[in-house]
Amino acid sequence: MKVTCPVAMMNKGSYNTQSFTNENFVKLEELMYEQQVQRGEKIYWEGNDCNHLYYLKSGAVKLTKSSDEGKDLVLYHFQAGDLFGEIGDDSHVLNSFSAEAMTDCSLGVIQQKDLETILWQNGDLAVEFMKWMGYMQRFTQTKLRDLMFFGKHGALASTLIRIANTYGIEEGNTIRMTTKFTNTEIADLIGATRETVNRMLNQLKKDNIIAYENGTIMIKDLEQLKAICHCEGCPKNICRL
Amino acid sequence: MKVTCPVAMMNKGSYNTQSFTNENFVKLEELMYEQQVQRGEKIYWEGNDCNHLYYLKSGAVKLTKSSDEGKDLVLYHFQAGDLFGEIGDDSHVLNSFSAEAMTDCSLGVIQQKDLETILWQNGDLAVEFMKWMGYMQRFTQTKLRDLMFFGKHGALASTLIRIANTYGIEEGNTIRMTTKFTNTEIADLIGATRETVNRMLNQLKKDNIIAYENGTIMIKDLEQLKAICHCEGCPKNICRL
DNA sequence: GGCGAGGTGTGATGTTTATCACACCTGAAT
DNA sequence: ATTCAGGTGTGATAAACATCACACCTCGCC
Repeated sequence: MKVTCPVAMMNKGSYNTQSFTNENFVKLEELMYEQQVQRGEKIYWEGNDCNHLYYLKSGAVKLTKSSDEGKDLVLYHFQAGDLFGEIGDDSHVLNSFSAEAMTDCSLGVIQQKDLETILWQNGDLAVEFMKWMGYMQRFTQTKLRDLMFFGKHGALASTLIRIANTYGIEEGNTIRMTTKFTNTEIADLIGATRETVNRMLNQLKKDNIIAYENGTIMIKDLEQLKAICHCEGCPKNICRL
Repeated sequence: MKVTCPVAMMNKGSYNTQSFTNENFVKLEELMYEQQVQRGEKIYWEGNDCNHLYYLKSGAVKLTKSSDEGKDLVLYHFQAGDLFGEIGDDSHVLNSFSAEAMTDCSLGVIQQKDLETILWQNGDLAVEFMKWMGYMQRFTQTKLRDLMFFGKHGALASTLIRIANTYGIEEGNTIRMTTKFTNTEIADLIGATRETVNRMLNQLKKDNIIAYENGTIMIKDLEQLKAICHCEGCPKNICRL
């Protein structure tokens, strides 16, 4: 007999799913079926019907929108423990973004119909689920603010802070990222070109606001970064990639 | 004895609340208490605790974010029949935008705690509410796309289409807006300056894509506008202000 | 150890958008 | 009828950002 260790016990540590109590999360988990995707594969495409929710057990996923001329805008990064997907009504609603695996991923897939059934049965879960959706909405809104308000410099500064909140570890006065980012990846996160990002990052280096250490970014002066994007001090669970 | 005519019967025609069946909407309505606000007043402020939902019975409301140096970004317009507000978890979550009355308004206010209770009791409503939130989320995402992807020209074109879908009536080949918009109002909707909007609108006039008739905009060539913003043909309930 | 793909760094140049400055127009209030 | 606030129109200029072009630098792989 196969013993399954509930994911809920393992890695439901992400801020993204903090809305859920363990008890209720297990109920969601019972609806999931397993799916594996390889690095670079799409989990769903913009323009497809949206009727699934995904729980990321391991790996990393980005939500992107591509314009017809090859430009990419990356809206979110998801990590192990995150829940993502779009919710439609019954009228054949289409995804507005694509989800792409950045690494090999292990997913739990929930069908919207099953989700509806369990929300219908379970008031506790419904309330928690609503809070999760509110969380996602606020997240999108703050991202929009960061991208629109203080130019590309502001967008970059806020993105560096978001990276730090998502992938950073504090070491005294500096924050070290645990993941490498190429200039192009950062550019896609802020809707700018690689060259612009490169020049801005080098300027930040000169100003001793950031530093590089074997390829990973370190933030030396968080306050300066916050000043550049007029940081409002959102809680860390919102201010992430 | 006072007879109250349920709002649900009167003006629950907005796309924004189409997720709800009349039966369930009436349940929401029972939670509402009435509030009147005057033109120019704030209904809630960014930075305040968010624990209310608002149903707009009459009037018009905009959701705005203001930067420290007086710039305003307007994210949504709400009309009679729309539901709006932010949902928080229990941890003292703050509004990221402000809601301001553009005209005198009559509101139905729902406390989040009451909402939670009724969602908890009523599975049907919970499922419909979830769909409404999914709708709002997609709406925000498409707005973000429109603002980021095709420059200010694209943002203006898409905003004109959104205005048309929200306030326009078809007259043969042209669409006439039923509301006037100043250049500044449009500028705030797309995160540009009044001057830029003015120049772009005049260019569109020269190109016979739009026209003015005693102060209101008329769209003469919708297809051209769609081309400018690479319109993806989102359904009208999403593509609105 | 050399090759090639993908990443970085940087100048020159062009486009887009904001800023400043000011003229004019319109309509409601005195 | 005059005034004044708020809106429009437009030139000149500057700042922000993209584009193009190319050099160079990795690092895994044959």
